Amino acid sequence: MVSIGYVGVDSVPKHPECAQDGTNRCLGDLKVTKADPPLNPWNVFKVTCPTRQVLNCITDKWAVLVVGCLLERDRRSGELRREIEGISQKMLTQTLRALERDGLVRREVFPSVPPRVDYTLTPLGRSLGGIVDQLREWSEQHIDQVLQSQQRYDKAPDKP
Amino acid sequence: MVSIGYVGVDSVPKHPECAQDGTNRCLGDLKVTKADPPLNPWNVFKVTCPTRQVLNCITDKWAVLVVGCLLERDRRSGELRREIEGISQKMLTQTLRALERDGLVRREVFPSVPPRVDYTLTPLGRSLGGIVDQLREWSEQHIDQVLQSQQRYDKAPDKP
DNA sequence: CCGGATCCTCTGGGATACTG
DNA sequence: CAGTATCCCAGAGGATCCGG
Repeated sequence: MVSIGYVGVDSVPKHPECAQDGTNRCLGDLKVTKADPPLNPWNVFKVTCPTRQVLNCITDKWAVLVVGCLLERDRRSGELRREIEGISQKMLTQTLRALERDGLVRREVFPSVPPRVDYTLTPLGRSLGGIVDQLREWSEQHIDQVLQSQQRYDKAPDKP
Repeated sequence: MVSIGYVGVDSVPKHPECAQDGTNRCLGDLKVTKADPPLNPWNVFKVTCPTRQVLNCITDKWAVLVVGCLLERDRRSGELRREIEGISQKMLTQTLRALERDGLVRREVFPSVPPRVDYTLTPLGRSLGGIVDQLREWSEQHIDQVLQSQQRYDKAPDKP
């Protein structure tokens, strides 16, 4: 368990499933959050905000790549592995499971021999895909600036 | 060094700075990538695509939160730490440095006593902020579906 | 108040071998 | 071919102390 816990928060953590992996320590009851008067939109900053969990799901390199890949068209497991360079078998499966759990990806098994498994974006996943796609565009458009900035930074002698 | 290396790629890796931390193993010469005939927009999947590096920068929970926070207004270091619940001193500094290196955040020091440091989004950072903001919106709108899906998934007895 | 330096823990993630 | 189970290590990240 991580140390930040529910420190100081009015202790009503009630999404048992959420906390199952170390990354997302959850989070308080959703209803509470929703009933609360509209705070700062970025109550995301509070550990208690369930939205942070969604961050955990898209804040994952592999997940983004997988979603992006499925955005083009449905794929079978092996295709994904070959398409996404550098992903390991383990991480692929793991990522797909998580996405499936979150309802972003649907998994379809064909009991053929050899076995075959297809992955599809759900409508929910597709909607997120829109953002992923913008991310890709942004990257392509601004990669130059970023790289330049990095070079400048690394050259500078007086960085903090 | 990670094992995926430049396997099979026409070996022209030339961004020394990139590889400095383990996370982004880089990546091939940018010019090459750009000169290449327009491939699949998601050549991001190739390890050789510099765009992946940008992914590394936004694919970081803390970075997203920091950018989101600065999106509201400039902040001083301490404010950020207090605002973003759960971030440690170390991670905050580290994240800010990375964002600064990438040219997304500007750091301004006031030689007062006690010292004071302000952080501001650069125009570049602000443009990325647009996407970050959409991410937040998406999260708020779809968190219910995601949570429901998770509960369903966890209840189901026959998951893979 | 800002943040660098250390130490130490724990886990993310690769490599490998095995089942159906 | 798809997926699980094991082993194992580098490095992400927290806690702490210190110095400007």
